[in-house]
Amino acid sequence: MSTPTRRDAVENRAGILSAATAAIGHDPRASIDTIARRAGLSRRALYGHFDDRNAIVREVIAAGAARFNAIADEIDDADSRVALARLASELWREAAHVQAAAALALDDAHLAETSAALAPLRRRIVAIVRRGQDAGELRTDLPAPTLARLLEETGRMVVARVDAGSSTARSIAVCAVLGIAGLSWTEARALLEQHPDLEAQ
Amino acid sequence: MSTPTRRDAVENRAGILSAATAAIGHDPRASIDTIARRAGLSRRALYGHFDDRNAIVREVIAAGAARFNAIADEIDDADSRVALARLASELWREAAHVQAAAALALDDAHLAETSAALAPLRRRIVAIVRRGQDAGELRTDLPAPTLARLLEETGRMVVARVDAGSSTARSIAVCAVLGIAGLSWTEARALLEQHPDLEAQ
DNA sequence: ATTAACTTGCACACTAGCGTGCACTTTCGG
DNA sequence: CCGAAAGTGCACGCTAGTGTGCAAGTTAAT
Repeated sequence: MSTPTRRDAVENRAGILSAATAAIGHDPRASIDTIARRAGLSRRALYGHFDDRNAIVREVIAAGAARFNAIADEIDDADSRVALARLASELWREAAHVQAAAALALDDAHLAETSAALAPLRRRIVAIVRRGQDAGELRTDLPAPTLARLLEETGRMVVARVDAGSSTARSIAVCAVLGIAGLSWTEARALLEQHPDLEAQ
Repeated sequence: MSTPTRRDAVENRAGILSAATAAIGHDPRASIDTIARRAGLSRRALYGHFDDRNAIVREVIAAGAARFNAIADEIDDADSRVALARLASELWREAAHVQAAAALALDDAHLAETSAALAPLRRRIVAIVRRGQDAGELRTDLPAPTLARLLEETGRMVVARVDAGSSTARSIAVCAVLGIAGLSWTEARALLEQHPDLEAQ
């Protein structure tokens, strides 16, 4: 299990993970064979890179979590509404990983693992919500953990169920999050106009 | 296959469908055995009532669709915001069927069938949205079909992912729908106060 | 009480997926 | 060019689930 020396092996390993991310995003129970074919390899070859189907899933989760948590760390807007909007917008850039994580989070078998890996992101959302409620920027009719959960599920829902190819998809995601957070649609639009970077590609 | 004469057979058939609705709501791929045990019968007995696992699923879908479409027919509020809120609130009463339908709608294998069965409900939502946008009651930054879809997915998300046992769950569902529809949280609260029946048990 | 309807338990064949062993071929790196 | 690393294809045993046949038991309706 020492560091692989051959270039093609390294590329193939990455290809498997990329294929797995895509396949799992489409169906959390995607078979080894499906993943292998998508990566242009035989089913048998995957067992040279990973012990197990679970090992692949674990790496997919870890890769996604690393990206998400990095994004969450970058957010530093003073206004919680802008922070939430930026979070949604930035996560959109990682759509493939978000879809995989979202699909896995709905799958009982890997629920524990995904929720552990996404804990930092969740903590961040709760913190933003708390701050926003205290500042009167977000709705206060729901307790912070409930609202945070609802926002997370909303993001998951939009990513999983709205055509990611659509040019307005990102804007829909941001608007949905802001709507759940308590803003009226005109307030949400005004916020987007003040921060054009949120809708930028 | 003539009309069954025995009382227990009729009861058992209903019990199977009820068990299937619950089991499928929890996991759309619930096995025949899981459903049978939940209904207090042996796996073998189910094949006396239904040809097939698909036959069970089809009946679950049909039963849910019948209830949903009946509810959609009853809604006649002039204000589209109230109509949407009432729709969410009424559907909550059929939580078990909604959960099953929501789970099946996420399952590729039965997607076509569920979407066909829910077509009347969907048409109704689109009609309400169109009317609401024309009247300036709902957001106009999204095309009616997109907003209708988003509202439907929001309802699905809340039913599937929020603890249905919670006493405030119904109110959360209604608020989420209104938030996506474009209302601010204070507007949504005001609407709920004017129509206390929307939150009633 | 009798009978037909219903249920049960078991065995069976079938499918899909997983993980492994092994012989063989391809291909990268020195 | 050579050798080791990587990939292929196939067979195998395993699990979990489906749908069927059949003999035997149980129970509702007349």
